[in-house]
Amino acid sequence: MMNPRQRKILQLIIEDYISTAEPVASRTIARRHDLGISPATIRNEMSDLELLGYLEQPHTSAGRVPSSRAYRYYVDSMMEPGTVTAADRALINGWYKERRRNLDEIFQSTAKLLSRMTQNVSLVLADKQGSASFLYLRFLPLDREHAILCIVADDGSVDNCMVDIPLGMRPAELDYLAGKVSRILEGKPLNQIGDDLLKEVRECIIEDEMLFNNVVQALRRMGGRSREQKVFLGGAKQLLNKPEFRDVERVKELLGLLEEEKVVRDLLQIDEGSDSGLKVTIGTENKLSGIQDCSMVQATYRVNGRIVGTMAVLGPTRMEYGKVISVMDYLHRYLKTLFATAR
Amino acid sequence: MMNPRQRKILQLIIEDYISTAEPVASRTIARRHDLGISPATIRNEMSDLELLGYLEQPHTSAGRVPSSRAYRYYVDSMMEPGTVTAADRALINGWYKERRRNLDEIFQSTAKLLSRMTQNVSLVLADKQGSASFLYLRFLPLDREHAILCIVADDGSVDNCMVDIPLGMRPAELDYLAGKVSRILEGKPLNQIGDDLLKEVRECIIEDEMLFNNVVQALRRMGGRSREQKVFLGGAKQLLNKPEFRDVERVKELLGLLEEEKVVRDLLQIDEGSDSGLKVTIGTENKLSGIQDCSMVQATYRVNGRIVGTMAVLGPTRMEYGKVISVMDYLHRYLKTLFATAR
DNA sequence: GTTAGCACTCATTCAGTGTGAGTGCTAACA
DNA sequence: TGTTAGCACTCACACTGAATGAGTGCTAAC
Repeated sequence: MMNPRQRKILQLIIEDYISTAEPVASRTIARRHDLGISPATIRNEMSDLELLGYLEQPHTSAGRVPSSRAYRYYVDSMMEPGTVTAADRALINGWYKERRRNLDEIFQSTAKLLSRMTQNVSLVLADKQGSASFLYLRFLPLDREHAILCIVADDGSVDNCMVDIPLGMRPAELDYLAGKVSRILEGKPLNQIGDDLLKEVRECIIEDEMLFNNVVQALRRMGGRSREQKVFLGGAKQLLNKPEFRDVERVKELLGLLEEEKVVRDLLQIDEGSDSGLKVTIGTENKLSGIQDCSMVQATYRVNGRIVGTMAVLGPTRMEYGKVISVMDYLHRYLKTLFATAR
Repeated sequence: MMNPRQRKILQLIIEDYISTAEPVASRTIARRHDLGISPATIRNEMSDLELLGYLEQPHTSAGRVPSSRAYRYYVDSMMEPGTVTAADRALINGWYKERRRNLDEIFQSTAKLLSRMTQNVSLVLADKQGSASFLYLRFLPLDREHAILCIVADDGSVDNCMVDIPLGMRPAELDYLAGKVSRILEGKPLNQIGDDLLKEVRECIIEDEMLFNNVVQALRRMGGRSREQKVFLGGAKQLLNKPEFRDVERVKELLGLLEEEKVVRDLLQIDEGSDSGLKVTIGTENKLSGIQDCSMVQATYRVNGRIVGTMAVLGPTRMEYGKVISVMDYLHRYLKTLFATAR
């Protein structure tokens, strides 16, 4: 359906448009690239490409703009993979040296890194859905009235919170308590600690109602958190550099969407079945109507098959797919090993 | 220097401008408020007010706009305190129920809350400058190769990080080690753990170089972190709703500034000597040139006299000072008690 | 199949003009 | 002496129409 020359022209148009954000005219193509044919011929081909649904015209006397379909074709069968620059690789390699503290911080700074490297908005979803199981809890004494309750999960995540302890209760007693409670809950998935188990726990801490409530609260929180999907947004200001967002209203609309955690969660919803590669969603392929002029490149982390989170770069359809995809691919693999060694 | 009528007129102009963002004309004042004098008279007064430096004219045929000086006068001696609505109080009271997990999260969600309530950008600086001292550390075993290193400070803050442990080292041995190290470091301010102390620590862990490095790294991090001032930004999109930021360039400039942590740290730098009240900085009073058309209301938290952090609301000079100040005052006091009971 | 030439479309720019919202000044008035 | 009506003046803003130029589509010739 598309002859090689049309393919070539389409490619040039897409690449031109990606770099300039201006509708591409036949003459521009003829001038910029030596195809050995005249603008008129290119016009004819462009006309055909428009009929095929690959190009669109904002108005009669403008150049032409690639359609979502064109980008899809470009990404699937025209684009060269693109390599990650040495500078970017160095940036990634150095980035996590100082930031391996905990998962949240890793995700947060990944968002920052991604948006910096791709010059686009990035979204990172920390999805701990059903991931971790209770390992044990412990009290770290602080002073006569307070201790820090540490709940340790089998994936290495820890939840701390301060709890009031019965005045003068001794460390040894706290340890004893912690042991008893731990034995009850050990191995239980954090998000499945229900009333029945808590009832058992209550029987251990029967002596002190308040302490029990504190512990329950912390458990709930951690269980809840483990179901919770935390969203990190990076580089919102990158939006403002894109000519397609010169209009404040448009920025407001999109930013409004992205500040709604629920929306972002839906947007990044991982379909369980997908393989672990990158997923590219282009323009009108997006279900969310507010971003149908945007594209998204998404990668999902798995640790031992369990989903840990997903990260995405969101930008105008006129995105540097080659660059974004290669960066994400590299970063994705990098993080995979990071997670693998950390755990 | 200002007669009562001028005062009244100035007040009306300021309040009008705050709510409309349009330069205020003499006729508007005459029409909207029944002062019993004609626009011409008001014009005369306005002219005087301009000479006194309280009003400015964007151009000849526009109305007038309050100067920084006017807002300063307004805030200091004209404005009524304003009360926090029941809805806002309820919002605050409910807000932290689910969010008392740890300091970072409290700060983060405070930023969100503040910007939501004041419809402005909020900045929260978690300043742990020289606050905490080392209490003890402990290893929480995870599996044969990993443990979680918990460093507990006397203010109840905890740092967790995963460390590799020598294969097969037993929990009891780890506890012994932890005890030895803890005894060396106990009571030392976290940001003053220097090479001399670390050398002592090394002698404890001489057996395992890697473990030592891990511990040192974590200590450094926590020491570093305790000096570090973490910045949380809330509600950046609020900017876009303000007519003074209809221009994308302006938004970009300001957002660029606010994403620079260093700039924000400088901006929020707390002058040690100030009392614990609110600090209002208006327009040109700001030292940072990029925000001289903005005002900032700032409150600093102290726990037992030690600075824990500071929060600020940043908006156009045309800010609803009454509302913002009362909200911040209320929230400030609320958090004070929250911190007091949490600690 | 290719291309030059030309008519046609349409966004954008710019000057010119009118309009209306303001002010400042002056002179009259209470 | 303070107040006000009246009027001239300023200036942003909106509107208009013309010129411009970047494009395309079509046609006829090569």
